[in-house]
Amino acid sequence: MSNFEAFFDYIQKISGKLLSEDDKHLLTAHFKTRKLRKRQYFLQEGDVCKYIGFIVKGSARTFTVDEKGHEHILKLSVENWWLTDFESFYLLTPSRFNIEALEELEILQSTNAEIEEFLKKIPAFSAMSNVISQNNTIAAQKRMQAINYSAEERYEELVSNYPHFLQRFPQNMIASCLGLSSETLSRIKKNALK
Amino acid sequence: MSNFEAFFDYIQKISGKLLSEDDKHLLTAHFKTRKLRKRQYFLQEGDVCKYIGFIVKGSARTFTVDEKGHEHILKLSVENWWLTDFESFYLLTPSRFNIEALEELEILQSTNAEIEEFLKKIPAFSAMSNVISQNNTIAAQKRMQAINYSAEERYEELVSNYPHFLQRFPQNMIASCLGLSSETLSRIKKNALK
DNA sequence: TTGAAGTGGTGACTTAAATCAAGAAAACAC
DNA sequence: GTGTTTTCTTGATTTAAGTCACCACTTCAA
Repeated sequence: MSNFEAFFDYIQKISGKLLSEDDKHLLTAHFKTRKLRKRQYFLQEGDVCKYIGFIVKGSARTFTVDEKGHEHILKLSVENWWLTDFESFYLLTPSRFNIEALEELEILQSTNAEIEEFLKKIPAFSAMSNVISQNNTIAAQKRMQAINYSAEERYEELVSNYPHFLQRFPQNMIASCLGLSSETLSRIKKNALK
Repeated sequence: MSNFEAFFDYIQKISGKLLSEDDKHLLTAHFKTRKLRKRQYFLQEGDVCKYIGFIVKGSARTFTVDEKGHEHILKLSVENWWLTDFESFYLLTPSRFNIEALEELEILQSTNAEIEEFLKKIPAFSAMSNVISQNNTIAAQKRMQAINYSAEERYEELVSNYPHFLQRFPQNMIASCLGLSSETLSRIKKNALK
């Protein structure tokens, strides 16, 4: 149950609204705990992403594989983040992404239809969804700006926004996530020490 | 009034819901028509973006100016798009962007507080907002993928998504929007002709 | 109608970052 | 504890794209 406590706290904090006991029961009834071992896939390219997961414990990476067989990480996800391919999840189209557990992963998962229900029935859930959408829109704007950033600037931004990622994830994944080769990132870190 | 007809059509089409006569009156009462001449600013860097505009006619660019004085276009906007700096508009913080009319521009504009009211009172408006949020989230995901795209790939993507932009906007703006120098874009187009 | 500003094209050169290759160091498995 | 992946670093080379310089063509304003 402590899984759900953290989840409820998250919803209330983000939305600025309280969950009633009924709300909590509804959520508890529909969100299923799921555990994935390290390296296990939450989603494989070509499948429809039927679930959205709230990360209780652990981390995951979302990545694509290009024609040359190179992997590109789009996103690293940790506790209290939502895990899904939104495009596939919303539109029910086959996903172009893979989502893989990087550590022992524990999530609370639910389906699109259930989420629709929560949005209708739970004011705090719907308010949370709106806040997340707002943040997403703002983040999307910021990312447009980042087109012209140099490798150093992209790295500095990550350091200031997600400093704990540096300890948690190997450098080659950080590099991939920033769209850099791991050699370049290694050199950037060396220069930054001066 | 025909301005509003197009606006109502847009809301109904995107949301999949109909607007009642009351809904329409509420919108008509609060959205103000505003015209900007070519080169006029809708928003200047440092100001809070108090308004959101729905473009009825014309186009605009959202851009920043870096330390070296170079302009970077983040977005080109045309008819039936929303015009605002979402970060500044939602959070009431000073904007880092400029928004300038590229052609004679006609918009329907409203404030944050009014939008909140529409979201509460007009189901079609709220449904529209949700659909736009969904699309935004999907677009944000796609943009993450684009980190590793080459100049050619970025250009090809624009050609397939927004072919009419090529006629409508000068090449140097398209280039800036793609994060390329105009020389590079010129060379890409030359190669593409083969 | 004639500058002036804006736009687009091309060549020469520079630069940032990728790629290739090889070792060192750390983490993990048995 | 020893071997085996995995991760990180460093150097040499290549490549994509930026920068600089210049010219041609159009549009537009006075």
